[in-house]
Amino acid sequence: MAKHLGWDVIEQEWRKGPWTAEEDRLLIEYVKLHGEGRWNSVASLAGLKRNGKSCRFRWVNYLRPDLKRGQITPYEETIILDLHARWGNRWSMIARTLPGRTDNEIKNYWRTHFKKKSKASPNNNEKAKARLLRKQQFQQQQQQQRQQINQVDTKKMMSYLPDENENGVPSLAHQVRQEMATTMNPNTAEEQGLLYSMFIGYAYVPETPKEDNILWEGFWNLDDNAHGNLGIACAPNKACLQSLATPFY
DNA sequence: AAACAAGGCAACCGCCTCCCC
DNA sequence: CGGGGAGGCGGTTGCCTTGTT
Repeated sequence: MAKHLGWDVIEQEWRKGPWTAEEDRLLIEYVKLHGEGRWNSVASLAGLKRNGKSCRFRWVNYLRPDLKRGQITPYEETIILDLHARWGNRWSMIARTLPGRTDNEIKNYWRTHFKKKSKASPNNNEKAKARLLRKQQFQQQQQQQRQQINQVDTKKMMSYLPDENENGVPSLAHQVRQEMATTMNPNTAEEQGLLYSMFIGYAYVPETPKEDNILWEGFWNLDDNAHGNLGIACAPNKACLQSLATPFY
C-alpha cells in the first residue's frame, strides 16, 4: 500500500487503470457528502486508493449526473468543428458551449474523427486562415453592434444577418434570411441549433455565467463558392442548413 | 477461424495557473 | 512578495473492440 522512499518519506501507492463499480460508488458517495473539490482528501475520506487527480477526472468525465451520454450529434459536431477552427485545441472552452459534454470527450472525438481528415487536406489550412482573417476584420467593424446583442433568439439572429459582407458583396446571408423567414420555422432545439451554427463566428464568453451571453459576429464561414447561388441550388430546408453549417473542412 | 490492423476511448502525465498563507 | 498546494488543461498512452485479410 505505501512505499518507503527513505528520509522518512512515505509515498502512497495509488491504484491506476480502469475504475471498478465499487470505486465509482465510493466516489459518488463522497461527492454527495462533501461536494466537488478537495480531491486530495478523497483517499482518506472515501477510502479510495486513488489520487486526487484521478478522482476529479473520473467525476468530471464519467460520474457527474449532468453528463450527456450517447453519440455526438450532427449539431454538436458542427459546433465542435466551428469552434476548433476558431479557437484551436481549447477543449475545455469548446466543452463549455456543449452542455453535458466534457473536454476529454470532445478531444477524443476530434482526434478520432477529424485529425486525419485535416492532415489529408493541408490546403484547407490556408483556406481556414483566410476565412479567419476576413472574420477578424469584420469583427472589428461590428464590435459595437455585437456588444448590444445579448440574447440567443432566432428572430434576433435573423435580424443580425448582414445584408452585405465585408467586401460589400450583396449577400448570400440576405437571401438565406429571406428564404428562411418565409419557409422555415425553427421551433425545435435541433433546428434552432442548426440555425445557430450557421452563424458560426459566434463567441461564447466564458467569464460571464449567463448562457445567453453569446455574440453573433457574422456570416462568413459559408463556403466561398456558394455566394449568390444559394436560392437556386439549395432550398432552405434542414438538410441544406446542415450542409451550410459545416464549412471548415 | 486466426492473425493482424485500425479505430475508439478511458485514463494518465506533466505543465501551467490560481489562490492561500 | 514568494512558496507551495490544488485544480485545470492539453497531450499522450495503452488497452479493448471491431474490421479486414
